Amino acid sequence: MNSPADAYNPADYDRPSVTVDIVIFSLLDAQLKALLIKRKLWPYEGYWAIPGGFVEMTESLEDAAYRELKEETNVDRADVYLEQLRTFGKPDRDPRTRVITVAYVALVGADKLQNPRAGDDAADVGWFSAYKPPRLAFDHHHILKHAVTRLRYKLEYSAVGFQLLPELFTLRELQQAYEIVLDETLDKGNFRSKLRKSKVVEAVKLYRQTGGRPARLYRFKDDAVAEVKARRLFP
Amino acid sequence: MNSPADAYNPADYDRPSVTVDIVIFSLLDAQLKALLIKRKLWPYEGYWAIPGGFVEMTESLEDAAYRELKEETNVDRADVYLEQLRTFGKPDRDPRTRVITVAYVALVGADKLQNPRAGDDAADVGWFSAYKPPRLAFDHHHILKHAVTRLRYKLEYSAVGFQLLPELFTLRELQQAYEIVLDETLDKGNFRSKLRKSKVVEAVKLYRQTGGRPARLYRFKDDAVAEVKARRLFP
DNA sequence: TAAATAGTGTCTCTTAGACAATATTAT
DNA sequence: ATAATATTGTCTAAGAGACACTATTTA
Repeated sequence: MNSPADAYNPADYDRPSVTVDIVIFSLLDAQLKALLIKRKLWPYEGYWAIPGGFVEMTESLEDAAYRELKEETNVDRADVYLEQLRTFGKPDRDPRTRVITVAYVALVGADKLQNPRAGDDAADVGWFSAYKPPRLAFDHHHILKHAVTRLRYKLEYSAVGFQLLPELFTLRELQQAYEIVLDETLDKGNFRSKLRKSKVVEAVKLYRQTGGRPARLYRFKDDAVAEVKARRLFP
Repeated sequence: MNSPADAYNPADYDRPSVTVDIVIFSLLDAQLKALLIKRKLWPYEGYWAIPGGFVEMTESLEDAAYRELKEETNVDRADVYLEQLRTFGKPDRDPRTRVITVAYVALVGADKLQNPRAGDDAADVGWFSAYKPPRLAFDHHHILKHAVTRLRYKLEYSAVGFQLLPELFTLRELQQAYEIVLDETLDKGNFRSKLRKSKVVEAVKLYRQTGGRPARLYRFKDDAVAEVKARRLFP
């Protein structure tokens, strides 16, 4: 009867707690990875979990998500794509008390991260394969699956995939990013011709050295965002 | 200083209240309508609002939505399509205290409603055009707009539109339902040929009398739901 | 018969997808 | 030259959309 559970009495509260959880995606080592943190306290002590925290009374849900994002990755709002995923609120998802969590998805370019390989040595925070994550706390496995599905969906229907790349990129790098997230190979010629028609990227006068012919660098056209929203990029 | 606002002290609470709001759509009088209720209390007294209520500590968000839906329309879970829309939580959206609301969209066939024209005479509950609603309380105008957008989107990409029709329907009625929601006219021939290919409906051996040649009645094929999910029906 | 509605077929133009050909660099 | 990568082009089959035609009922 001395379990840590005794410290929590659900009856003390007649209102649920509200948290935000942020599934933070990035492309690292040619893989789609999500940032996870290792829990130090009961419940699910020692389990990996999606980063998140309580919503403060005076901040919006979005602000709370950006705040947590900044705390975990030190990345600013301007350098990240953030969108609400959905809200999870089964009564027993947290053994302490009723916790309703508003889940968000964030896309961060690897170039924005200061320690892109922190997960390899740090014990309590790290990047893990989004497809084969470790055992996760609470219903976080479920949330992560939802997030991956949404990301794939978004990538097919909008130009949001650019958020996973640095500001300048080659078309090959862009195609590889799409292939990693969609988990399928794409035809080089068709990928490029569609991209040309969609007019969401523009070439800059720079090239990247490769093993063969240097590759032209491209930039995402900001003014094309709205236009592309309703159009399928890669059906 | 005797305003009703004095009855509420936000400082008393360190946790937000959580509600569910349900945007209930139906096709009535050849229009897309949403069920609204008239508020009797401050704030927004006398304004129309999207029905909703507090989430109880032991019920899931979905259960809360179904409960409210039943209370407002007396329609059972089995007779309705319900899906989470998104969560709205700006700190000042409710002047009483911090209220975070999880919004849902519900589609109800007109044949499932017991008083499909209640709005015409009842003073505190009624069906209103989803496109030109009256002035709404809180941020409900915003929520309703989101709901309409989602409905259109869903209709294009899935077979969910059938939920707005009775069990048996003619292809013309189905086309009209789509035209009402999408707010555009569709070609009869193309509509029907796509529908034939998609195999989401099946003919029954019944006909409906019309002004001319009787129209064959169709039924939605339940086993086609999952299959259609990822496929665009009317691109 | 005409009017009204149901139901099917045909044609064209666009585009997705498979595949091939050419271009430019390093070694 | 050869290898490696970048970049563009061609062909075909499928599909979207415009439009016309036939079918079956009532008045």
